[in-house]
Formats: sequence, C-alpha cells, structure tokens
Amino acid sequence: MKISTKGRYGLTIMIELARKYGEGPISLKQIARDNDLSEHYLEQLIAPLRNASLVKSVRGAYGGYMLVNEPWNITAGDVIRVLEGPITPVEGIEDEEPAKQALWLRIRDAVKDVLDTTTLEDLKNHSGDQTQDEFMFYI
Amino acid sequence: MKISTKGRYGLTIMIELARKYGEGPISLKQIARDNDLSEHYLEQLIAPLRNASLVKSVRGAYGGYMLVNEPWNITAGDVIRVLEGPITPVEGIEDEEPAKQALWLRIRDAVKDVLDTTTLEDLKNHSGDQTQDEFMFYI
DNA sequence: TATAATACCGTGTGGTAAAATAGGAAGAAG
DNA sequence: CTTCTTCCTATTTTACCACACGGTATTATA
Repeated sequence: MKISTKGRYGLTIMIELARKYGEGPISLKQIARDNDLSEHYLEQLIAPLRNASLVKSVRGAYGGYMLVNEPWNITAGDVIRVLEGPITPVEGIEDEEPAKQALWLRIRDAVKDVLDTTTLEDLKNHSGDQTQDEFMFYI
Repeated sequence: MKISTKGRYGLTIMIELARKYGEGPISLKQIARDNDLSEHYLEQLIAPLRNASLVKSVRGAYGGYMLVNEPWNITAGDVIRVLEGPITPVEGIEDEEPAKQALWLRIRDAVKDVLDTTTLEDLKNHSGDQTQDEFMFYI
C-alpha cells in the first residue's frame, strides 16, 4: 500500500515546474540538484510525463522542461496515474467477491478523491500552517 | 499503491472465520480449498495473525483456527496492519516537505477511515446489493 | 565553426520483496 | 499407531525498484 519513488519524485518534478511556471524551460539537472536526486533517474520518470503530455521539453543548451497546462489545472492524480498506473488498492478488483469488492472500491474512491482534488497550485507553496505534532505520523 | 495478496488472502481467511464464528475450529485446508488458494501459503499468513492474537489455534486432528474476538469487534484495518504493516502511502512521511506531507497524511487518513470502520461482520455476508456497472472498475 | 549544455534512448545491475513451494516436526483424535 | 492438522524453517521463482552507464541528437552561445 505504498506509492513508490516514481510517483513521489515525479510529483517533486511537477511541483518544481509549477513553482517556475512561466519562467521558460527548467533543466532536470537543476531539479535534481535542488532536491538531491539522481538526474539519470529523473530522466526516466519524466519520459512518461512527456508522453502523457503533462510536460513539454526544449532540447539543447539552456533547454529543459515546462508544464503544458497551468498548475491549477493539473492534479496530483494526473501525475500519480502516469507513473504508478491506475489508482486501485488491488489488481483485478472485478474478480473479487462482493464484500471485498465493495471495500476496495471505497478505498479507491477515498484515495481518488484526495488525489484528484489536489492541484499542483495547491502543492507548489504550502505554508505548512497546520501545527503537526510528532504523533500524527504514527498509527 | 497496492495491497498485496498477503493482506487480501489474510482478509479472506478472517472473513471465512467470521462466517463460521462459534462453530469451533476451522482448518486452513478447508479455507484454502473453498477459496482456491495454497494452503502452505495461507499458513505463513495466519502465523502473524496468531501472534497478534487475532486468531487462536487448535492443533491436531479436527483442529483449526478461530477468531479470538467477535466479528463486529475486528476491523479490516486490524488485519491489514498485521500483514502489510502501518497504513501509509509513503515511508518516512515526516521527512517530506510540508506540501507533500499534507497530501500523504490526507490519503493515509482517508484509507484509515475506510479500513477502521469496516468490521468482519460487515464483510462476512455482503449481499452485493449495489448494482455494479462495469465502468465502475475503471479510472 | 567549435564547444558546452541539455534532452533523448537503451541496456545493465544489485537489491529487495512478493508469492509461493518443499519438507518435515510436533501435537491431538480416532 | 495412523491420520489429521498445526507449526517451523528453508529454498525457489519472479518481478519490480532504484538507480548507473554510455552513448546520440539537438540547440545556444562564444
């Protein structure tokens, strides 16, 4: 029940591009440096994002990547779906018996609701205003 | 972003035991046969459930497993947590920057809410009353 | 024209986890 | 004492993750 680094780093890339929306192409090298990530690995993540037309590229020196749409018109769900596949807690949900099927559907819809209502604009500069106690992280 | 067969099969076991709650020990062989699963594999899944005191065992011929508590006092979350670990969409959530952290927390809480409010009693005989169209399974 | 910066592309690789499979030991009922 | 079942410890197979590597193509700038 985990989102891998594909989705997480992919979201990192997209948030960085959202922060610099309108400033021309941003290189992966810069994003990799600023977030302490492997540039080579980010290359592999941004390829599907480009294929899905979430970002466009400018090749050559001083090239880089840009968002195709406005940050408020791209959701976290758009990004996660491209890099992690369909949002669903189980494969072959339709083969499950009704009881479990209903459970998986409720989980899926709950996650979908969060991901599809959160835009890059929401994520791009979050003040962190909610006082987060340590215990919040435990279950 | 998937629940593995550990959690799924574990839930299957627990639902079967809930359905036969009060009828004495149920063998894994029977559960494996009824659900077309590997008995050997189920053995490995029920071990942690026993260690967590969710089920108790009776050894020997005509032995098997029983729920320790009533089906309405055991939630899907209890089972999933034992077999899949803590419910969280990412590891090291506290290291994330505030924007993403808040997103992961909202997803976690949404999933938690579903899992912790669904009991084995809810799952044990679900009529499948909701007319489920095919398209419901796609995203 | 030359050089540097960048995107683009395929492949390799070590590690880890999932999903079993195999083969028994030990306890209980008949 | 035979059969049934839990209990325990490997081993195997498969897939995916998270990169690393080495190159080619494209473009801006000096």
